[in-house]
Amino acid sequence: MPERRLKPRKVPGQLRALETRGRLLEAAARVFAAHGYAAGTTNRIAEEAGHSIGSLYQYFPNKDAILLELASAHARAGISAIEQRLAEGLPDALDDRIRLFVQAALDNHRDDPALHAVLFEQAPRPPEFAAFLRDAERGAVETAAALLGADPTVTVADVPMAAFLTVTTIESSVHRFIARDPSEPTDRFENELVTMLVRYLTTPP
Amino acid sequence: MPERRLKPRKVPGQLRALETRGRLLEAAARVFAAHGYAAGTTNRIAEEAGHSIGSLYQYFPNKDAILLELASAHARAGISAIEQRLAEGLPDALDDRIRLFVQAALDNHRDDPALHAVLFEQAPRPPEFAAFLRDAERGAVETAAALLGADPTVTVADVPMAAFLTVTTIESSVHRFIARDPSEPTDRFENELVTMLVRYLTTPP
DNA sequence: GTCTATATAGCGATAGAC
DNA sequence: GTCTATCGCTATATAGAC
Repeated sequence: MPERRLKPRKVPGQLRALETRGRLLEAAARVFAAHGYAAGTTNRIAEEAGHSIGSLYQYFPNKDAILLELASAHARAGISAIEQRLAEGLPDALDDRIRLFVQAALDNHRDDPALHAVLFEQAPRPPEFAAFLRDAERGAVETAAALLGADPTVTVADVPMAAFLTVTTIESSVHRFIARDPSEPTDRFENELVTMLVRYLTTPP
Repeated sequence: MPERRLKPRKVPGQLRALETRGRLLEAAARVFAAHGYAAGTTNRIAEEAGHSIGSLYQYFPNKDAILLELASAHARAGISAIEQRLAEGLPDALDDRIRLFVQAALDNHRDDPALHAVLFEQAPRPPEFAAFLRDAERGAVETAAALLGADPTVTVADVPMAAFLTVTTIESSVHRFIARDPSEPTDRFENELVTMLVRYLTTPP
């Protein structure tokens, strides 16, 4: 394993530098998606970006830093997409709410499944990124628990566990469905998943 | 990437050889679980097994072959555990059936979560192993579809999709729950998961 | 700021003695 | 059947010219 530094050796302050950095990140996304983590070498990334390996190491201290930046950007995009929908106003009915979250998850995954697979399955997970994901999930589960607890149509006995199950079932079943065949239409899947969760949450005991 | 051969250069026919091979596999399981796939080097595996690197390559053509053997052994153990339970007789009530499958999944994952994570998430997936997993899942979904279709208490509209969702939800939510904290008791989780699936499958439309 | 050229190192895998 | 020693390769990362 390579030596790790935590900070880029230079913080880019100029326009051209930012563009170079951006091109390197975009190239890294393509290369990781196409070749996987191990075969996505820094030389390939630099070449794909039309830059030299030396320039790459001007902007990123090591290979994992590139991966970390891609992964957290992706996670943040998903989170902010949901926050934006929430800010636009939450539907009143539970099934509409559930469908909204399911669609958000589908959107987030449909984007670039190959890259997603590399980022969240294949690649080594540096501790800081693992912590970031854990916190993000904890936040989602807490939000879900609050929503479920306040909803009079929700009949489930164990609300915290139901919140956990709801959040992780959406995330992981969407993940699996997309991973299996990204080109398959999602509407049947979406309907069944929403039905499952709504029945679970609202069936009288 | 290393050159790949598909057959071990020697099929072990003697007791000592089988023991050596077994020790190497056990060591590989420990090393992969502790260090991950990339850092779980063949040298480390050999060292952990108390053998030399040369002996390792007497029994396995390359590193991926070791991983493949561990993974398929694990998958087969899970499958045969379920088949055994089925052979002992399937409960009549749907909720008992669901609980049986959920418990089987929990047992299969509780075993060695760290190794499981490496095998099924981190490691590169050789095509033959990917095909094996796909077939195993397809079989499980078909079995589930047959069971659901024949059950008069099942009310769900889209049986094939419901079968897919049932199988993958059990598999992936159990996987996630265990991965998060292997030491946490599973009974609350088990109850909620069973409740979710039973309500989904049996609620009148 | 970007390049070329290269060092450093660790990997998988092999050869051949015992 | 097991070992030691080592090859050949490719990776990350660095140095220094421009």
